[in-house]
Amino acid sequence: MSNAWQQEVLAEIKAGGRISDGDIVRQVRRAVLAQRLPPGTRLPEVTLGEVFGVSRSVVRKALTRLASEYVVDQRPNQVARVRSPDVDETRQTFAARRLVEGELAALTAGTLPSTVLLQIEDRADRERQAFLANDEPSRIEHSLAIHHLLAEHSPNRVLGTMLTDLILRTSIVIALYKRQGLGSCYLEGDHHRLLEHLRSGDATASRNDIEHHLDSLMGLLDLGPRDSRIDLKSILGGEG
Amino acid sequence: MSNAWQQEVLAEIKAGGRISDGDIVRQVRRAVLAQRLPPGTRLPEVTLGEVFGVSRSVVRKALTRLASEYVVDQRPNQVARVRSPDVDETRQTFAARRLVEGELAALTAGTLPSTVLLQIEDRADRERQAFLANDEPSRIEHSLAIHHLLAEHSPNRVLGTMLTDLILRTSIVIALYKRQGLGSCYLEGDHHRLLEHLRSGDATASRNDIEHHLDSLMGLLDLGPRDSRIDLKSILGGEG
DNA sequence: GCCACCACTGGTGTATACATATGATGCGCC
DNA sequence: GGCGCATCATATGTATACACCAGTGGTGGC
Repeated sequence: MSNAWQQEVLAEIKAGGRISDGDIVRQVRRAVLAQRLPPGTRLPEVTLGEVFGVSRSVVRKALTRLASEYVVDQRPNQVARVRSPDVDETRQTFAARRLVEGELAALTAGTLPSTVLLQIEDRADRERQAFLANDEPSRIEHSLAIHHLLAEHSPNRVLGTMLTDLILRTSIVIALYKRQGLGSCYLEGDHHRLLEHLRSGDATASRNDIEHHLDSLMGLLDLGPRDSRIDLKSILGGEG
Repeated sequence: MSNAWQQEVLAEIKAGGRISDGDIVRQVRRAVLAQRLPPGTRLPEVTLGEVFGVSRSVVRKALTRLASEYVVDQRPNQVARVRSPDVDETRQTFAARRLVEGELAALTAGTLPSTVLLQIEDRADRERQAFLANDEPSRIEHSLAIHHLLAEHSPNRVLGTMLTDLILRTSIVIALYKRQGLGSCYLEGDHHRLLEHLRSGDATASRNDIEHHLDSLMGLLDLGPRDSRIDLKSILGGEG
């Protein structure tokens, strides 16, 4: 685990009160998404406990939950590690999200209240601005927010929750397999186009927008057959 | 918790060796599916620990995992209870499974090795026999096995795992909302028809088979607007 | 010089003790 | 007689101690 991350976490902790397992789950999720905790990173229970100022009991519960959402790999008698999905799983995760989010977009089209539509529009605008300003972290934040809004406000809560999980998993593999040298995964116009179809209630077009969006996104990844290179790097490079 | 169940569990425990959290998860899942643990049943950590002969540590991990697969309701400072999905969630769960299992059937059609096809055929035959013999428990067992085979042998492991979860959740609500007086939820011919389409590699027909099968299944449930009756009964009737 | 073995270190698995929250009960006051 | 409050029983939240397991490095025999 990186010391920079430890310090950042500590800063946030001092501000608030007591830490619960949910807090740890959120923090680790965020750190993994931002690649502050790269795949393969060891997450010993005692160390995490010291970082967050709690005992192993709380950490264990957090790790169990993280394992159940496929962020962390937990094996008997072994240190928990940040998971490193392989190329196959990456493709399958995208296929799953394509199916679920496409259906959700179709179901949701024409049902969103104007307040939510405005939120999406705002996020899409800000995403473009962040892209133009080369501010990739906030660009990602706004992009994720759009998809989360879709998940949260869909009429089917079961599928919505599944999409929330899949957004997390795809975000992790995007960070993992993004083509090196590619500054951003921004797809100009995709989100604004989806927004208009959601607004007008065109279910088929909304589904197509999502499917095309995700296909393009996966196309930006480096999923060549030489995946072993990445895997090795992530395993061997755990400590720097 | 019923004493009959405790005794049954104890019997199985004496046979084997030590109990892990995974064992508890499996046992509770099975008991919930078989309605030996009806919705709303309290599951105190110490009691479970005594039943399984382990301490609260192990039970807590098991409960956390059961909560993450929506079998159990775990709230802060409150006793864990067997979850009782309402009518809305039931419909949404069926819709989700319809989507996922339909896609999986289409993806899997024509790809299954003959050994798996024979397993499915065997299960379908035995399911019919069990139905004719009025042996509902083993009929359910064989029916579930067919869908689990589809989930396990699908080319997309991510969707496969999602289907496994959804099979569990739909089974729970089927047990919950089955029309009273209805002996069985057997749908004559559905599984044999699906098998033939999987074998011949007809993706579209396989998807239709699944969707039709699940629609029929949901049609056998009692999801009328007077759901409050059921909900009240399950909450108030926890102890008999 | 090489291989097998053993002790050691770091870490998880499990049980348990103590702190705390919640719901029920019963008493007293209004 | 009914309402409110103190009190207690029950169960969870958290920390910690001890046992066990896995990987590692060194050492001795061959």
